[in-house]
Amino acid sequence: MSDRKFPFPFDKFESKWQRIWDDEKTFKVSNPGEPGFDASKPKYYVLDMFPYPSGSGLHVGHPEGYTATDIVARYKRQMGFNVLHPMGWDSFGLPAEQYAIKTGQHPTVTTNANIDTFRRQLKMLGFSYDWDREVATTDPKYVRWTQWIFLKLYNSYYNTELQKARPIEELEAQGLSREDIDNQRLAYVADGMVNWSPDMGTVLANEEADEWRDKGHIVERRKLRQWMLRITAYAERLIDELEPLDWPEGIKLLQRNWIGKSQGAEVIFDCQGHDIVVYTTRPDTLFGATYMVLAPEHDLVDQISTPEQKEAIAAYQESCASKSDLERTELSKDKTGVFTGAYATNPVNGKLIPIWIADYVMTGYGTGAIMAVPAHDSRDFEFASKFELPIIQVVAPDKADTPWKDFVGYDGTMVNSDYLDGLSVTAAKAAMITWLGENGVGQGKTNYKLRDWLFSRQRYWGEPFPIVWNQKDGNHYAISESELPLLQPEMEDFQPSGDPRGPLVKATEWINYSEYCTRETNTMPQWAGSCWYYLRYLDPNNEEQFVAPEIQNYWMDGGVDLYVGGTEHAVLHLLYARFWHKVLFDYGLVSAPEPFYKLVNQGLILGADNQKMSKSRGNVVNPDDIVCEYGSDSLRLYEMFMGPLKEVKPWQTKGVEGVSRFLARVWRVAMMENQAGEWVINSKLSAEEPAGLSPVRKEVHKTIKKVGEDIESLSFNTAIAKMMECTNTMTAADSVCVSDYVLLLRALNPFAPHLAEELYSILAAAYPELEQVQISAMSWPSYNAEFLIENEKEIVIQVNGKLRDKLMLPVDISREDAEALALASARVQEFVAGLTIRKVVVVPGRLVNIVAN
RNA sequence: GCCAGCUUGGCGGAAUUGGUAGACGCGCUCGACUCAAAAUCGAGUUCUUCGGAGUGCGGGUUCGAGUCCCGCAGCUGGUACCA
Repeated sequence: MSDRKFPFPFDKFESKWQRIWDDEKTFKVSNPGEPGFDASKPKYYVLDMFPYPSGSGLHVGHPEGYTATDIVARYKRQMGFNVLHPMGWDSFGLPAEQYAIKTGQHPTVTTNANIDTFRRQLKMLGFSYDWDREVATTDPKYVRWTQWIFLKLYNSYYNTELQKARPIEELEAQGLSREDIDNQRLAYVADGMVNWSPDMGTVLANEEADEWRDKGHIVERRKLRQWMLRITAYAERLIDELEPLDWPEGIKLLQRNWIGKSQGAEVIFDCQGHDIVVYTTRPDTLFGATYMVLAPEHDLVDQISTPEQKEAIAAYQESCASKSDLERTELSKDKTGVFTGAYATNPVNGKLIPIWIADYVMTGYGTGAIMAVPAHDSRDFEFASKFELPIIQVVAPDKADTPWKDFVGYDGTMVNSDYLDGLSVTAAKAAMITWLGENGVGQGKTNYKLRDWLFSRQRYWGEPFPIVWNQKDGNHYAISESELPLLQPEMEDFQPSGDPRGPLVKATEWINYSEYCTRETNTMPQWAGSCWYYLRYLDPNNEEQFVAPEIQNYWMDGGVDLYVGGTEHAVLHLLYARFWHKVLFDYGLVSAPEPFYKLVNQGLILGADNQKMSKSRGNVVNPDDIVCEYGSDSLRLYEMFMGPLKEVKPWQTKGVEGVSRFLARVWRVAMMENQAGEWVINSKLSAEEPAGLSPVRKEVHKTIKKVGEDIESLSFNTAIAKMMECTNTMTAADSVCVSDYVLLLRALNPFAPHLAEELYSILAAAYPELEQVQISAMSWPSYNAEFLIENEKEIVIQVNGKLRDKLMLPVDISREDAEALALASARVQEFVAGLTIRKVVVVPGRLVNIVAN
C-alpha cells in the first residue's frame, strides 16, 4: 500500500480488522451440542450461491449478492439470532480440465490456486462468513457424500401410491426381475441423444452446447448410453410445493413452464388394425380433427405408409434426420410434411382422416402423434392452409367479433360436435374424456415437458460414479459405501481420447475393479456438488454422516431462510437441488420438504457502457482495483447504493467516489487532523448529553428506524441514503453527542463494518463509559419512538389538485380547522377568487384540496 | 411467435393505502479556504416564453394518477412447433 493520503485511512485499518475477525473467529457459530451454542436464540440461515472459482478471480458481480447477504447476516446477528452464514466452492468444472489438457498441470493444482485467490478476495471484502464451515465440491471428504447421495438415488424407486422414494429392496422383496428393477431406479442407464463434441472428446449439457459451438468447436447429436436421474417422478411435487415458497413470481413461473404440466387426453385412432395413440390437450375439439400427423421417427410410419408414398416418406425422414436441431428451428417458419397414403378412423364419428408425417411433431413429447384440428390450433392451421387440408369449425368464440378460424382460446361454445354442441370448452373437455373412457378409446392424461436429467459426463474433472459393470452378466452394481470416496485415478495425460466413454478409459489399471468387473468411466456433472452443499455447511467435518440429524433439524427447520443468487440458476440448479432435497426428505434425512424458503435474485451489474461485462468489450471492472483505490467498505457500500438489489444496473466508478466521500464524512464527524497531519478525535464530539431533543438525536433515531426496516426489505440503497442524510446533519451541527454518533455507527456496521469497528474502537478507548467490546458484538440499536413524534406537520394546500400553498399545522388538528385555515390562506384566496367552492377534501396529516369552478 | 420484467432530470435512482414527483448520490455552476491547485465546506441545479408544463405514447377512472384500468410502442431476459 502506498503512502498516498486517502480521505480516510481505510488502508491502515481494513486489513487489520480482517485479521482480527479471522484470528478471533468472530463470526464462528456453534452447532447444537457444541460449546458456546445458545439454544435460546432463534436461528437464521442466510446463504449465497457459492461461486465457481474461475482463474480470473472475483468480478464485481460476486460482491453484489455477497454484500447483501452479509448485511443481513450482520444485522440478524445484532438482532440476536444464531446466524449461519457460510461460503464454499463449486470447484468441479470444465475450465480446470481444459487447462490441464493444455498444460499438463493437474486440475487439483489449478483448482486449489483459484480457491485460494477467491478466498483471499472474499476475506478482503470483510464478509462475516464462518470460515470453519468452508466446503469445496472437489474435496474428497465432500465427494464421498455426493457419491453417497447418488447411491441413495441408485438404490431407490418412486412409489407412485405413496408418492415418495422407497428403497429398491422393496422391489426385490416383490420378486421383480433385475431388468424390471433397473427400470425403476431413480438413477438408471438409458440410451439417449446427447451433445457430443468430437474435438473436445466430451458430451456437453444442452445449455453449454451453443457456447462452445460459438467458440468454434464441433458439437453434434449422438446416441450414447447415459446415466439418467428420474426427476420426472417428482414433476407433480416440484410444481405443487413451489406454490408456498417466498420466491420471485417470475422464477416460479420459469420453473412451472420448464416442468410444463398439461392436462388432456390420449385418444386411440384405428388405422388398418393398428392402434395409433395421440395426445391432445383439447379432446373437446375431436370432431374438428381433419387429419393426423406422426413424427417422422414414429414406429408405425413404415407399417402404414402405402407403396406409392414409400419413396417420398423415406426421403423426408432422411432429410429430417440429417438436419441439426439448429437447422430445424431455423426452418421452423415454414411447415413441411408428406402424406403417408394411409387413413385413420376418428373414434367419435367414424370419419376417415389422412395420416401425414411432419417434423413439427416430435417423438419426445406425448405419443409422437397428434390429431390435427386446424380450426383451433395455430400450427395445424398453418399446415392445413399450406397443404389444402379441410378446416372444420367446432368452437364458436364467445366474443362476437372474433373470427372462428385459428381461434385457440377457451372462451367459446361447441358447435358441429354432436353430443358436445352447446357446451362450453371446459365442460366439453370433461364430457369428451368421460365419453372416451366409456367407449374404451381413450382416457384423461397429464403430460410434462420435463425430461429425466442426463446425469453423466465424459470428463476427468468430476465425481466418478460409484458403479462397476459385471462383464459376465452385463449388469451394473454399486460399490460399497466403505469404498467411498471413489476418486479419479492419477493421470498425466488428460488429452481426450475420442472415446465416448470419456478420458477415464485411459486409466487401464483403475478401470479394472475385479476379475469380472470394470468401473464406470463416466463422471457426474457439476450440478451434483451444488445440489446439496447447503446441507454440508451444517456439519462439514462429519465423517459418519452427510449431516447429523440433530444439527440438520436445528438449522434446516423451515429451510434456508434467505438464498441470494443470480437468475442464471432460475431453473437448473434450483430445480435439481429441490429434486435431491425431496429424495432426502422422503427418507426423513432432511426435515423440510423444500430447501430454500426465500429466494432473491440480484440483478446483473452491467459495464459503464450499459453492456454485459466481458473481456472482449473491455468493460470489466476488477474489484481488487476498487478496493485499492477506495477501500472495501466503499466497494460494499457502492454495490448496495447503485440501486435496488433485484434490478439490472450499470457500473459507474464515479459513484464509488460518492459513497467513499460519504464514509469520509462519517469519519470526519469523529476525527480531525491535527497540525502534524495525524487523525485525532474531533473536538465537536461531546460526551455531554444535549439539553432537550437535539436535531441530531432526532435524526439518528429516525435513521435507525428506517435502516432497520430497509434491511428487512432488502432496500439497501434507501437505507444508505438515510444514513447519508443523518451524517449530513451531523456534519452541519456544531456539536455531536458521542452516544448519538455511536448509534449511527451501530446502524452503519452491517454496511461498512471496517470503518464502524475502527471508529468505535477509537472512541471506546477515549470514552470509558462506552461498552468495551467490538461493535460486531453489539446489538442492533433500538430507536426511541417518542423522539419521532412530530407536533406539527407541513400540510399541502391544493386548489383543483394543484399545489398552491403549504402550512405548518398541528398533527391533531380537526378536519374543520384544517379546512378553515386552508381557505384563509392568501394564496388560496387568490386562486379561488371569482369561483364557487364545490368541495373540500381533507386528508389528515397530508393535504387539503379545494375543488372550485 | 409466446411468457415475464422494465420505461421517472444530463446520469444512477427516491417516492406507505392513489395524496408536495425528482429523496440520496454522480455530474455541472457559483462561492468560501488557498499564492495556486487538489481536498474540504457552503449555495444552486426537471423544463419553461415565468402563464404554466412535466414520470415512454394515446385514452379512461378520480377532488387528486409515476402509482389503478384499457390500448400502443420501445428495451431487457427467458423460451422455442410440447399438440
